[in-house]
Amino acid sequence: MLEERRLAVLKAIVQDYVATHEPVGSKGLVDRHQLGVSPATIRNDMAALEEEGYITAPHTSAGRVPTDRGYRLFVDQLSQIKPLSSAERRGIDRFLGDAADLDDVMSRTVRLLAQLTKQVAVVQYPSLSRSHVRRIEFIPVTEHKLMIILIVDSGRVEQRVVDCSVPLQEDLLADLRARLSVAVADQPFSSIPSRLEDLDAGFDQESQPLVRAVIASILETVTERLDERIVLGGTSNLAHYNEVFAMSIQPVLEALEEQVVLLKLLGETTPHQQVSVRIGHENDFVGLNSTSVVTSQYGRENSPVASLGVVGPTHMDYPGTMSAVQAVAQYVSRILSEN
Amino acid sequence: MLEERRLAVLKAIVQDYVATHEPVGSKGLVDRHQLGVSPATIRNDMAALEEEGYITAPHTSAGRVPTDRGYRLFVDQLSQIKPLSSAERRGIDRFLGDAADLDDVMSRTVRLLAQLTKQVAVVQYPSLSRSHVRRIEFIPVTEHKLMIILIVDSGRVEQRVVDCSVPLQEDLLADLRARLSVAVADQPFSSIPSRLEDLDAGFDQESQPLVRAVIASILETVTERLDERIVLGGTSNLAHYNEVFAMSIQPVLEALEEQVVLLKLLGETTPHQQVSVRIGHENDFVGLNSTSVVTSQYGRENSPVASLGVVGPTHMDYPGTMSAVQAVAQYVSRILSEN
DNA sequence: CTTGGCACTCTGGCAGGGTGAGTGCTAACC
DNA sequence: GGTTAGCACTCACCCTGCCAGAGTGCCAAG
Repeated sequence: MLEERRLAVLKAIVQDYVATHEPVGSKGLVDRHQLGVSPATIRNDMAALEEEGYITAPHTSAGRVPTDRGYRLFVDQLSQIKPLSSAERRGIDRFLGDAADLDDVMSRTVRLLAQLTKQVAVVQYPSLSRSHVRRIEFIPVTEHKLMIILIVDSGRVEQRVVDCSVPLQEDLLADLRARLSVAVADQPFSSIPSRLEDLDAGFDQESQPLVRAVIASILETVTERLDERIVLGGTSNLAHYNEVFAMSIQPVLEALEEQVVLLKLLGETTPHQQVSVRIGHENDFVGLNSTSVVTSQYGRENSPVASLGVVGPTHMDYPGTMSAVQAVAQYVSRILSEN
Repeated sequence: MLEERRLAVLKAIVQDYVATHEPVGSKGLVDRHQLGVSPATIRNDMAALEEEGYITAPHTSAGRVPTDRGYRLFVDQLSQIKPLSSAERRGIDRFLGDAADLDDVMSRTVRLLAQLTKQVAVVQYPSLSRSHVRRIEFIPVTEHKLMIILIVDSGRVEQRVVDCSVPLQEDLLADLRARLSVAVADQPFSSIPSRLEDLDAGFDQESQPLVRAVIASILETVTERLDERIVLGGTSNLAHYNEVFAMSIQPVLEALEEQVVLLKLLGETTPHQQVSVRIGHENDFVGLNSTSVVTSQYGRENSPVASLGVVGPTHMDYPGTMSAVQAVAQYVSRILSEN
């Protein structure tokens, strides 16, 4: 009974603070919520909650504000993802439905997510490391230059030009391509290095330079240049907070410019959860200490290919944001699997 | 004499204001510059300059601030592009020198430009509409799906999957490819529609569906989906101004998110000038009314392929910014022409 | 045309007092 | 024991008045 009401108070505080962005006091709480007790009682509960570190007071005579820990408890136990309205679902459907190719899907997704959540949206392209090679093709560009094209199941197409020291020979290339195809087709990227290991042994001495150059180039593409593409959207939503709230957006913008940081952000999504939330200081990166990151993986069931999510202030509408992220992830998954 | 000193005063005002970001008064001016006259004289000149609309006073008892018109005069007549130091040139060289492919060049360029100018950098990928097709290739994906690959002279590779209603026939495709190659190789994108016009006439009746589907897809790629890619960098530099200056960055961020606006921005670069500057209200887009845009085209002499530039506050260091933009454009041109 | 002098204006910072929201504590109540 | 009312207390905030400083415009003399 006691414990239960305290949680209700915390929940009410989070909700009110998210709605108003102002410290919430005991009187206002009993006015706006049916708590059935007097402000004085609430004050006792609030003191206890503060003691336990769930809320804090900016100064002596102000109301209380949830701490990161308070938000964490709220997200874990006090809220549930609120389902989208059917109108919203239809809207998503219409928005993402007639995307032409992968680029189109990605750019639409990021805009949609930003618009839905009024926050900064981050969408990662299907990760090569979690994709499978579908085909491999060669296109001779000049006498010494060969373009290697990898077609990936997620719809991505990677191309690379390799500069061979020896002239290209058409029949040799055809042979090489055939053997490469057998070796890598429908295999995950991560297994490619081991599969290419002994491939050059099957070719005669004079073919070696060309074969080796091609294999080296593929290996490089597969290992070093696994450039994970990321698209951003809705950064102008940041400015909104800047004005109202006393939070500097510079470190956030800096963080968002760093591919590495973004990748880490998206990469830490815990796979067994539907939607992952990292709140304030739970983010390793200092610049994001006053923001929360809500992410979800997309792709096939049990084998996600990448992540997407949003970055917003810690005082965000968690249920709404989480449901939006989850829904968009599901839609993207479905669209990609249809191709 | 009179006119001459007035211009010197304007120049000094612009320089001081750019350096300090504070309204500049008559006393400070004579202190910091060798003008050889007394503050009172300067005041007369300032009154005249204000009358003519080159400077303005934020309030009765503050110094003067240059207007857009003042900056315009400064840029056009009172300043010259200051050459980069050899150290800077070497730095650029090292930074851009070992870029692997086009994506790499573009992302390095945008970072470099942002770092050099401490402003927001905008770099446009080589525009397809101003590029030439180098090769065209087909890759059958499934029985009905064909991937069309256009290799462009600027290094871009465009791919597109076309879904044909009829099964693909290898020999027909080879024939089609050969004829397409003849028709479009080394031709500018803009001329492609007319060159493809009558191509289908050369095929017999039963080949028509496939041929038409492929041609339609290429036409669509060439006309509608001329998606000009643009990369942004250094947006966190915006936050810097926000704090010091009373200028909201929201509209700027919004503008930067709109591909259309950015393209317009870069597209308006006047070709006969080396570097183009648009100051404050000279920008059509309202959100950018308190920013200046410095752009330059890059590509081969007399046939630019795209533009790059920076967006910053009107009170920027014009000579420095212009020289940086010019230098980077030249380097990018050189690197691209080397491939 | 230039200059020194002077009155004037306006901003920004600082101090002081009043207000209101909100708290913590204590003692009474169920 | 939990709950409540009452009360004193503490700040942040706002408004006010005040002062200093910077800068201007104008005028009369050089």
